[in-house]
Amino acid sequence: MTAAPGLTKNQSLVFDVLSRSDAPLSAYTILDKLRDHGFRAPLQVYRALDKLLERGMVHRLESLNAFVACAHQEKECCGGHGHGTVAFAICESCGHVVEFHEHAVDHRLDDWARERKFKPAKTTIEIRGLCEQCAA
Amino acid sequence: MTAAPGLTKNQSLVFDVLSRSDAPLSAYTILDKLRDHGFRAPLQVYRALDKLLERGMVHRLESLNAFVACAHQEKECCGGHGHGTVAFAICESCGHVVEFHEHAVDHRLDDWARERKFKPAKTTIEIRGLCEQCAA
DNA sequence: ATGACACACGTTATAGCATAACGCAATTGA
DNA sequence: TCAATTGCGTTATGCTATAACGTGTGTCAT
Ligand SMILES: [Zn+2]
Ligand SMILES: [Zn+2]
Ligand SMILES: [Zn+2]
Ligand SMILES: [Zn+2]
Repeated sequence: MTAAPGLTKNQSLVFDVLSRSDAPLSAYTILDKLRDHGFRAPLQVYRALDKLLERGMVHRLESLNAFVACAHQEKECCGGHGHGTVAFAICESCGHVVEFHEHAVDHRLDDWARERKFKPAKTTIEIRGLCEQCAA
Repeated sequence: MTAAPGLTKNQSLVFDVLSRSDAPLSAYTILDKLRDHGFRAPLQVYRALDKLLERGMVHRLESLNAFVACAHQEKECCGGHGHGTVAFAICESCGHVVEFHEHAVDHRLDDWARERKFKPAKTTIEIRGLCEQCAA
């Protein structure tokens, strides 16, 4: 029970499932895992996910249509959950995901945007490939 | 009629629709635009898209579940359609998409992967926000 | 030619991901 | 107390993508 502050019951349940998983989960997989806890419909999951995403406690992997718990501790370099752009390395064999920051990347993309007067709202960076274990 | 070499009829039709569009299109939108040309089922679109993606003539925007024609001319800096990682700036207001390379970003991500012995297969970089026009 | 193979195509059905719209209950804050 | 907000549960629907089947066509070695 990783009780978290300010979360409703459903939000806690969803966050818990994601925290325990060592691979990204789709909303429907989460739903299945929570049927015993009274979950019956996708919206219960999506509503919880929306709030968790708002708080930065969960990230969405766009290339997978799946979700992961944020891997950061509360007090990470860039301000913990208030972090800026985050990137993911996703193993297509074992499903393992590594979340990381690359300031140089962020800054370069920021520069690109500033030069073109583009106002970034959210940036997605996802590398799919094989992790060290699976690259054999 | 942007006739392209080595493409089947369906592939040409799909590529043409994407080339003419100034915003990304979903597979189902493409389907609707091609009903007059005999398209009846999603698979006709997806099969054509698969081949176009293989050739690098079309890109998939993961955060939008949509597709765009490659913006490069045949002989771009990184080798035209054989290009490496490409990035996109997507305006959430007008839908316009700019495709670009940032070598510094590519290299930094490559370094990250090499340090961790992660073997990248495909990298997604998408910046969502507001273009200069829409940022008003 | 004939057969074997690869590949595109068309169709139907199904699977997987996400939201609209309704109404109710609990909470908060004038 | 009243109104506003937020979360919740349910049903229905919409959007995205693929499975599985069969057909036709071209290539190429036999
Ligand atoms: Zn994070
Ligand atoms: Zn792996
Ligand atoms: Zn391109
Ligand atoms: Zn715009």
